[in-house]
Amino acid sequence: MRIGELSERTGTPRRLLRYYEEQGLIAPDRLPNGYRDYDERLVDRVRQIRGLLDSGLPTRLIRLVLPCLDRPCTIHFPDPTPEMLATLEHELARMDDRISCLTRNRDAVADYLATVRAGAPAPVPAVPPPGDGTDPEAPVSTVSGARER
Amino acid sequence: MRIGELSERTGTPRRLLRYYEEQGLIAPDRLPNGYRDYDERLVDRVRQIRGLLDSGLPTRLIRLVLPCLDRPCTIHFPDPTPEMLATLEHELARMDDRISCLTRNRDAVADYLATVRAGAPAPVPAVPPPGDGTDPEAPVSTVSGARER
DNA sequence: ATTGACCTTCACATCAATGGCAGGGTCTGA
DNA sequence: TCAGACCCTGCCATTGATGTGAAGGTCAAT
Repeated sequence: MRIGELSERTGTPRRLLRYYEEQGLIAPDRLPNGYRDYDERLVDRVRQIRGLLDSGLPTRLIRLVLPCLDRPCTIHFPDPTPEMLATLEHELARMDDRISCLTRNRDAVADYLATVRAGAPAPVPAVPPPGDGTDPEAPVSTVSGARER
Repeated sequence: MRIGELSERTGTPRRLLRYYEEQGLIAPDRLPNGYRDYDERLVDRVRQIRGLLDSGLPTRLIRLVLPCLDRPCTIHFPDPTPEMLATLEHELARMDDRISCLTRNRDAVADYLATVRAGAPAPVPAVPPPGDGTDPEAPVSTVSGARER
């Protein structure tokens, strides 16, 4: 298929499809006239790329990770250098961090929504203690995440 | 504590601590001399912010979500407008998308690493079929994710 | 042969998250 | 009082992911 169809089927601007190609994430064939010719399975591939981008992975890492994701034949690219394996290992850990960070916060938001929907909608104290508007006690947050990128 | 200490304890450049403040994610007090004065619990808060940023949430959404995350008193900000609740609901769904996308891909990478480490490290065909270097059969990817931001 | 819908490349603009620096105040200790 | 370490407020640069438009080629249908 050509770029227009892929764009529609994935909801991705053509511009970005070309950009992903430029970044080495996809490599469409070319028709005799120079038009890009996208294989059917690139539909999923593009969705995958966008999901990962949306989850905070830069194209650089996606490029690294993609070769591991072609499911049926996992042995896909030939000689993973030790450095590459180490990097993958490392990125795997970071993905775990991301997942747990997101999960914790997702749960917190879900709890919040549940509470609001269920109970009386925010029992505002009828008579606020006069004087200061300061919040006396300190709620403690418990979520964290790593960095480095 | 002042900005330098917070910076060291969270591994965050001072520049960014000021940026997060500018974005409405944190609101430190000011000492009489104008120096920023950070509360102890902002340490966790900053780590949380960075985790979320690293997971792909823009500051705009973090700002939206943060008020729901102060655990002990979940009823924290008074009148969640219906629009705000709807937005939260929506973002909750997107967080779920992100989580499942990340999880699928994490698993795939983990599988890959396991396979490589376990079996013979990539049985490269001794005599590659002469002529083309083209990969005949097509592996199919199965992961996807949504978009919109 | 011309129109319109598609495609090409190239280039510049934008936005969010960051890095960096300049010019200047504050405080502590020698 | 001077140095050094810290803080302040701008402001401009960069990077990655995108938007957008110009100038032009291809192709199917009229």
